[in-house]
Amino acid sequence: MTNIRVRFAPSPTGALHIGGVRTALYNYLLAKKMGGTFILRIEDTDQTRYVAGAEKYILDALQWCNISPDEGPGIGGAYGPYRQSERKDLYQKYAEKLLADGNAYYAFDTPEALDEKRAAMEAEKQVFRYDSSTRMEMVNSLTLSSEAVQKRLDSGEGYTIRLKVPREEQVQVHDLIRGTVTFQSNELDDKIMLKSDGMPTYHLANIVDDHLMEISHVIRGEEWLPSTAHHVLLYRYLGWENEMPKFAHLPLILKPSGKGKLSKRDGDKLGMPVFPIGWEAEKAEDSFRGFREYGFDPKAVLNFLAFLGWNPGTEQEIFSLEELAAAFSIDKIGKSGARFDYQKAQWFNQQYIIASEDQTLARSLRNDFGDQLAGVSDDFLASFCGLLKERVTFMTDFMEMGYYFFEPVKTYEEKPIRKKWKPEQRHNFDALTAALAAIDDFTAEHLETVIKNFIAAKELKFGEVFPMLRIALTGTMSGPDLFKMAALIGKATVLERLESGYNHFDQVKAAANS
RNA sequence: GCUCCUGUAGACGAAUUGGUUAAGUCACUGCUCUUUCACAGCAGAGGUUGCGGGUUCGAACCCCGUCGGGAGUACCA
Repeated sequence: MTNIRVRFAPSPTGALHIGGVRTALYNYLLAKKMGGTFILRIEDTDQTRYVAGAEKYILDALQWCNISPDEGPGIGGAYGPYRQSERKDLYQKYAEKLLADGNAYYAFDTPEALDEKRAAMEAEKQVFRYDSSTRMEMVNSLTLSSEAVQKRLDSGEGYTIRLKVPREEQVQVHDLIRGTVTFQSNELDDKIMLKSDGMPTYHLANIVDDHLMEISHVIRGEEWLPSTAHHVLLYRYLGWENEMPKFAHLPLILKPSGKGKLSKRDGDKLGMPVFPIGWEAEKAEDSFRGFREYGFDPKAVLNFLAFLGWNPGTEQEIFSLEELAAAFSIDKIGKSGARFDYQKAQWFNQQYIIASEDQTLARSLRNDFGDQLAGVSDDFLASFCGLLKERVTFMTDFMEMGYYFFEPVKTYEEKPIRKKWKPEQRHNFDALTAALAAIDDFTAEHLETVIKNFIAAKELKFGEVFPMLRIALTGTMSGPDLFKMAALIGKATVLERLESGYNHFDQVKAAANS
């Protein structure tokens, strides 16, 4: 195979959707696997939809995911510029070639006239399409005399250039995922190549750039499959059919319900991220959080995304980026749309946290919660992470679930207190506290022997002692190993919390009985 | 409406390309780990492979029909 060059070509019309990230990932993986080049191209041909900051967002998002492009705007490369708006003049030339060869024509119909036409047809339950069957009824260089056309052109009147799609032809698209797809040319409309503002449409710009940038594989979303027939025609008319890139149209990522493709609204509605990183809009209600802000590890997100529509055919599920690149192949990509399974995403993240080194997690926490952790030592933080990492889904869970490692207990779960606390046993608990106070070397092992010996000596049951200790120390019934936790918190804090905890328990019981 | 894509447990999906009893994972249930939660391990439940025909000794896989889901149908990408 020759040089592999793939591109991710988003439009800077807003934040990059998670489906776009997957497209970028698959492109990246193919490039890395084959020792090829991954290119970012910004398709900003629609100035009306341009959103400031979107391009930066795309770069930031790819960087967060660690799938940065080899060539692109702000990165460089031998095939630039990589913003289509900066390549505007280029497209003009190819549009003129289409015109000269009779494969395109000038069209003077205004958007308003077209809208009217469409509305009129719709009223009769028909659909208007600007194609080989209707173009002779429209205002264009096919129906106007050449003098009239020249006059309109000279007058500065707006015009578009449309592709003249042939009649009665079959157009075949070879797709690496779906095989050969055949379209009848009569079903294809005369797509606009050059808009009245002089900018190309996606179709023209895309083909020209893919060719000029020597793209070998076009990996993009399934929504492009229907227009690929036009693209094949364009390659043919521009004389590039023999060097046409290979196509692979990815299945869509569907809503959790399976009805329709995943959208921004699903994220708002279901309380889950559908974008890689957050977006700061002018209006607060237009801002949103991404996977990053939800506490996801980008490696877990990538792993999750990779499996949405692809699988290696083995039973391995946890893959590093390098392993993904090594295992990746286009023919293992599925054909049907994959639903966005947020629970699975969470599972992946949990697996990544569990597999992380305690020190790594500690560093990450200090990075995100430095203020709250000001007086906490690295060793303490690492031990804390080791204790909690198996019970956590997100990085943010550490602080929520384990806040009591750093500050006093805020709230106590009342149910177990009401059920299990016996004020008449208080003297035993106080005696246990005294026994703990006598421990010099306050390790988990010593704590365990002292407490267990105490329980045995007093002929108590584990079930009536442990839960009370746990609640007094942490306020909650769920948490890490009691002894390790207590050892980490330290003797002074433990003694203090037992005392205030028991006092609180007595109050709860007194209130319940009154 | 028209064009194209697609259909295997609730979800992701495997099945050496027509060959035993249709993998595995997430989610769910139970057990174990003799303090909780979680992790882990074990076990369980969940399927006429959308449906109906056909070809064949044999069909998830091939053929015909049918139904469902999705995408496209812009001077948006």
